[in-house]
Amino acid sequence: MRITPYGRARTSRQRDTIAEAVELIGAAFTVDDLVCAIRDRRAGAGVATVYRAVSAMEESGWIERVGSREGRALYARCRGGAHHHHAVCTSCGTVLATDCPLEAAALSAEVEHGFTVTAHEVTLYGLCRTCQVSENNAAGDGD
Amino acid sequence: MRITPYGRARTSRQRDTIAEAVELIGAAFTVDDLVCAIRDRRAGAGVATVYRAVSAMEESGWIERVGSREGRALYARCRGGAHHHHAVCTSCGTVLATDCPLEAAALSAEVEHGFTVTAHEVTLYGLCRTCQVSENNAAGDGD
DNA sequence: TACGCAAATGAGAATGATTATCACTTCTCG
DNA sequence: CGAGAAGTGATAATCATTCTCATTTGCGTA
Repeated sequence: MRITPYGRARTSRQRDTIAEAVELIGAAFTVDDLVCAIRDRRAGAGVATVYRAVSAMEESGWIERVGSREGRALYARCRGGAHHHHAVCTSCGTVLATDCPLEAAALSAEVEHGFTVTAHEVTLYGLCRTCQVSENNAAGDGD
Repeated sequence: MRITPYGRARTSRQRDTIAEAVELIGAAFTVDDLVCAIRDRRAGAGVATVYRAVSAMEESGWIERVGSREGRALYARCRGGAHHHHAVCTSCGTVLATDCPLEAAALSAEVEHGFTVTAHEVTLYGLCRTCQVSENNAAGDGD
């Protein structure tokens, strides 16, 4: 089963444009990022449409929610497959996938507290290699 | 330095009531939970006041944000001290502290991707021992 | 190819949590 | 006491997200 941006839902000019914008951004994005990105393009889409498209893409597993940024939900292209989590660069938005480190923690919670873990959220924030280099170069520039 | 609910900020009848409500609930809570809890009490407090009190308590380190529930921010009494994370019972709201399992993951992200982790979020959701027992007893009751 | 209808669209209203405003009250401290 | 800083609260404002509903469109089918 091949995963398409919208699963087996209907496609449209707007949804194509939105999916392209996701690919184009290539990093973590908010709904607002998409709205801005497609403003330039000939085939625009209303805010409600973008929200609906994002929901559809999330439902189909093409993207996933990876956290939030300033009160806005943050999404990223889904790598599919195995259970994993995300490292989000707070400077450029790059998203890296990391293995799930919680099997041990979940086990520990179960053993120590009798707590059964049914879900968990993990997101790392920091700087990707590229942005670290930029910051080093910019060091001393002031602001 | 002894941690009080509001740090070195001024206290008041309302803030005392709010802090008491936090203790009374003894589990993860939302601002709305507090508003409801103090409605019964003689010393009420406006919504704005509760929000301000929660901010003050969070700033002083007496409580911490542990996630969100249905779009509302979720808080819990802070255990203070070492870096840790939370296991939130999705049934009763009980909050357990767990050790941070991310040192290995953060290290892995750094080694594999050159990613420097500056912050991270971890929350486990599931059922505490008590609620597991309740669910077992209720099994077969239908809904 | 034409038809029918479920699904998608979009402009704007509605929702709902959180924050800001501002006049007023109440501590704190000299 | 008196001043000023901090807290209060009713309400307006903000802001992301969802809903509404009339209209359009994709797509399977006759």
